[in-house]
Amino acid sequence: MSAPGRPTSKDVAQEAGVSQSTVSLVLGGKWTGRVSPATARSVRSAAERLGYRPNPAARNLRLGTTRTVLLMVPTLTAPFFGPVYTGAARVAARHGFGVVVATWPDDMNGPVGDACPGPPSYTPPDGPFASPDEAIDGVLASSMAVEALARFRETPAVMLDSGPNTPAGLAPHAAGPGAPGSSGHGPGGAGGRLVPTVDFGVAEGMRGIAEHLAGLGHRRIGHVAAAVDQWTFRARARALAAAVAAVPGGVLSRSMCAIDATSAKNAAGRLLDRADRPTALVCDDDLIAAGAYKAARARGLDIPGDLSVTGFDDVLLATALEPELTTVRLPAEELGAQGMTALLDLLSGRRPAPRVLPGELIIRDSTAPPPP
Amino acid sequence: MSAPGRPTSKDVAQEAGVSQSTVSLVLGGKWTGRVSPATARSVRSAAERLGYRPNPAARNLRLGTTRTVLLMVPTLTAPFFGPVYTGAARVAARHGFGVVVATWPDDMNGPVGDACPGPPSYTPPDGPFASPDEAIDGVLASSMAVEALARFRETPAVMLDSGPNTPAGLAPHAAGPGAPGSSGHGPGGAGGRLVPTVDFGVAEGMRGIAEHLAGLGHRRIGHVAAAVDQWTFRARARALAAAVAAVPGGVLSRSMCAIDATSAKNAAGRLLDRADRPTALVCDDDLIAAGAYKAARARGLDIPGDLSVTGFDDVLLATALEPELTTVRLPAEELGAQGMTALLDLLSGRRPAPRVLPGELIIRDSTAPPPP
DNA sequence: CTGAAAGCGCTTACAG
DNA sequence: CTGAAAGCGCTTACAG
Repeated sequence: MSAPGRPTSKDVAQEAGVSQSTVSLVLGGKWTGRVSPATARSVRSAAERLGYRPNPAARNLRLGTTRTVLLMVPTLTAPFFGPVYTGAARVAARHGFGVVVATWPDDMNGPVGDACPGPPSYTPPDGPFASPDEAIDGVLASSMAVEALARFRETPAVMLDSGPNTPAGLAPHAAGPGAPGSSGHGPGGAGGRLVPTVDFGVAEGMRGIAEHLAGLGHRRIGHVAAAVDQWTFRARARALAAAVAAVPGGVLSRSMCAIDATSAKNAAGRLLDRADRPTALVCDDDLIAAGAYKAARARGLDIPGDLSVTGFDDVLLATALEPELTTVRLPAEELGAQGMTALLDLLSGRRPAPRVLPGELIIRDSTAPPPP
Repeated sequence: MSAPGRPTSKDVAQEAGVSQSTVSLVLGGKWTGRVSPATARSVRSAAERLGYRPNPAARNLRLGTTRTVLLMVPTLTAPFFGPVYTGAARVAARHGFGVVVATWPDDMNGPVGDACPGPPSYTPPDGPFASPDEAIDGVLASSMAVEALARFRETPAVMLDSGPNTPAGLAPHAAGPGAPGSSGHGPGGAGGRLVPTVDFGVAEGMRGIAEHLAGLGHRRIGHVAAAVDQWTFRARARALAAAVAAVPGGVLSRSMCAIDATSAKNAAGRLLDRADRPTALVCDDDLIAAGAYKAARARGLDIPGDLSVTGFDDVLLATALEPELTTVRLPAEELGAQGMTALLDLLSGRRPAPRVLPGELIIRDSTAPPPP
């Protein structure tokens, strides 16, 4: 038996009869031409025998890097973010990076700067700086405003599904009305620095839905819109309005709701109770579409015979509904993957170009020509 | 201007005209009685002025702790795991811990021990040990077998939704049939060490459903079961079988499926096409119940008039369906919170008792007396 | 081809 | 009440 704790590179060196430097070189994979193959072999076997794993804290300190990226999402409860994480983690792992996820603004306001409240079962040995949030090399921020990056002034960041960034130094909302059109383009500024973006082609997707409906013969369109302050929903509303305006005789009505079935049912109901009832309901989200289904059924309206309904996102729910939902598939996992790729590029000094991932119109059974 | 990089405690010390030790004491909150209030104040203001944030890698190295916990889940795509994370992260944050999530067995087989494949956009400076997986103080493993902990021999761990652990040294599946009944009880062993558990009262939940159905008058029950090798599904099947057997005249048929609407629709269809068609379908999962709805509708069967259907979990989908689904609510966020609490206890040397969180029967509109 | 040494930024005895 | 020093476990010039 040697030391009690977990073995260090020093232990491996001793076991192999070499110096710590040699161990580091060999295990770090930069030994070719500098260490003899025989020595390398013996180092490896010593490491294996001891079950050696390098201490990441020590490496991080030495290297000034943590090989960890923070993924910020508004919530993990929405089915959309699981795949985003999965895509990001997949490419991160390929490059030896880990992904930490945090929800914002929720738990980012956690322990930083506060005394630890309540009766702690484990008392932190440190006071105001307990948050581990800072131990990261980069951040991926999904579906939020640039403000979210305020606390990461120095940290390389990529914005996902957050729209084209506003000009340097401007608050993003202030620039809202005048912002460049529909599709997410161009790196912009968060407090003056450039932040690469990866977005969905939300506008094209919404236009696809509008054209599909118009092609079927619909003219009176109702928009059941999510009352959520995110770029993607603003873009959806804008694109739908533009697309309906382009249809001769096209008329758009709108009703807002929260993203849950009950709220959506009520909002859709308001539209359906109008004298000039729409023949098609375009919903901002698949779950909202489920609410629209309920509103329709409550009024004895058949889908798609009396009323066409569309969703957005194509989550599992879309095919669980009956009839199955016509919707736009958003490649969420791809968003995470491309975002991570962009961030890794940024980390190695490149300037990733902004990317837009097209959505795909998925026509199922919830859309048909309007009743005569 | 002083040094270029981010300020260190040494910089703060210099700025405040004190030593590094004093800075550490003050900022670490352990100065009372050891540093004069005036000095403490000046240290704090110097830190603020410089925008000082301690380097977590250095602290981790010094302390031998990372204040980071790994949450392992089978997938982030299922709607169940978002809340688990949220609950765990909430209590972690209160104690200055962060939560990293990893899916297993998927991305845990990542870069460890492999050369980095493909054309890396960022070449890791280190070879075989690139994985950050080890930089953790503890692990929370949800919905998986004890084997998942094999690579964390020394790391404190808590198993969530994974059932009562098997006796020390035994593979968990080997012990399956003879394992102690239905509800998740008792710390067990993973390769000889004790692992605390937090589970749902799945058996009680399933029994609640069976009794609800029996009370309505149902005798022929069909089980649309998830073909997924997880404790929770084995427990659901076992509990339902026992509960139906306890009903005079109770008869149980079963059909297996994957957890998706199409597979579930087919499995439910097989049950509905039998000569002795069940009058109620008990589904292992809300999404499976959605598939059962489709099978029923395809056969012109009204829910709940001709057929009662129940789900399990109570995810968003349950109220998006029509009729709204009778199901069992599982407190997923609470599972994460309690699991993290147990892990924190473990980390501070306590032995958390095993916990079982009761499910709640939610009666909605998908269940009614069987047709005459 | 190999080793001795410095140093990343902290925290914590220890001495005064 | 305050400071000088050691050391956590790595990696990387630098010397041989």
